[in-house]
Amino acid sequence: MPAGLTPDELAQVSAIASSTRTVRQGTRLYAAGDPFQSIYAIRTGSFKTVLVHRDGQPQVTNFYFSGYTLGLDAIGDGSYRCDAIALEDSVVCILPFRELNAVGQGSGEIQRHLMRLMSSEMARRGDMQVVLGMMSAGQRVATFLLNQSKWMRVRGYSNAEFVLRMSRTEIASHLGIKIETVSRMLRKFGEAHLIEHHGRHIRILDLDGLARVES
Amino acid sequence: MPAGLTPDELAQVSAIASSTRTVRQGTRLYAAGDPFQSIYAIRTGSFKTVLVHRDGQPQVTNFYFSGYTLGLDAIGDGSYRCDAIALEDSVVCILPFRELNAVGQGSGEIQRHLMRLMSSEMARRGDMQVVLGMMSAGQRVATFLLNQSKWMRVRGYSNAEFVLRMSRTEIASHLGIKIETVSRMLRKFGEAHLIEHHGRHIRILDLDGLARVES
DNA sequence: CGTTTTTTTGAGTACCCTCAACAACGGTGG
DNA sequence: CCACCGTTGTTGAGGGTACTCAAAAAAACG
Repeated sequence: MPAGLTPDELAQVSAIASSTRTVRQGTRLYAAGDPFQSIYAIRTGSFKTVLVHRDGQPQVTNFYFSGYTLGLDAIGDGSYRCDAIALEDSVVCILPFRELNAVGQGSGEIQRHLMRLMSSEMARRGDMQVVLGMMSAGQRVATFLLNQSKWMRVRGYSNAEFVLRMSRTEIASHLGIKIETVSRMLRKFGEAHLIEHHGRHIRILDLDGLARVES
Repeated sequence: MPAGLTPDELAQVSAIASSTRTVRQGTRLYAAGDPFQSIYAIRTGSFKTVLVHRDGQPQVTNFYFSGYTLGLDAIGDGSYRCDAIALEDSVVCILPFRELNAVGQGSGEIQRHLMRLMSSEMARRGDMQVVLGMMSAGQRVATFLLNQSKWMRVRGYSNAEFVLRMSRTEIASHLGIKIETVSRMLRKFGEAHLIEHHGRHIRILDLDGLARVES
């Protein structure tokens, strides 16, 4: 919860964010249908959110890294809409929504910050619609790599070399393609000298080239 | 802006929602990049939101009918992220965000309602991710028809017979498939006696059958 | 009624999926 | 330390779904 808050407001938020929770790799922070009580700010680690379709097949709707906030889409329903599962051992701040609202009552800035969070989450999903709606498999994988690269840079790491936190299966599900296709596209990018990869280890050789991928 | 507000709060919201705007078919309520000032509640009519990809191809991200609220995803950026275009002659209530926030300051309920709106919009986009990520063309079209049917019922019309407000091109773009495929799927559903269709006029014969469409 | 746009239909093709087998990795226990 | 095994990831061959291209039919418009 950074950005634009007065020290006083920050203190108020910190006060209710006092409790944290550790989530081991592969375990759930919350499950679809659980009653909504808190939103969670990721302090360390990363998560995926999974929506289970009626036929039982799960779809990875998003990935979240430290700094991001989970559970915002539950406000409307009163219950979480998807499972949130840790990709690695992670720690989250628990922000009880009731208390957050009480504090926000006195401070327009806190409320506005919450809305900004929700709004940018909406925007992210809108962008994902474009990826899933009009991009080829190659473009989807390229976009995914570029996003990863950007996130790494934002978090202070190299944007050219990093280790993916998620499996091929999770990547494929998120991009709406099959795991074999992810594999093939990575190989193709390797042959085109756009990247080098070794399992989950990725080195980007040509950022611009990736952005120009056609199919 | 219905639901759960006290008469006093409702009066406050109504006060700032005094001005309306008429948007003719095919014209824009707002454009991507416009500075964010207001959100808009649809009083009558319907809209599509369009996100233009870097290569110039537009993607229809969503359809909105009366009762829905437009522009919520602009709060984060400070500018609208997509074009909102009227599918028919429409009227919207203008809700200046600054004033809405000022009023909301005194009323937690108004703030919470705004958040519920944003949250359910997020949820809708999440559902769309599932449609685009793991459904066949047939399932996408079936899902689209069922959604239309549901919206019609909510608005008090027949859920079995209605006229689509959008073109095949817009449907196809929204579903991430090609216009010819939409056409073919509708014909297929007709041959299977799930629907009857005549241009934009749709009659659903077998709701359960549509829900069971596999490919 | 002619013109333009939208929708439908058909034939051929490309991309991605399916199925299957193999290789690489990581943990466990002998 | 290495053999063993389950999991995860890679590679290949073949097939199916949806796309592309093209043209006709239908609808919308002035």
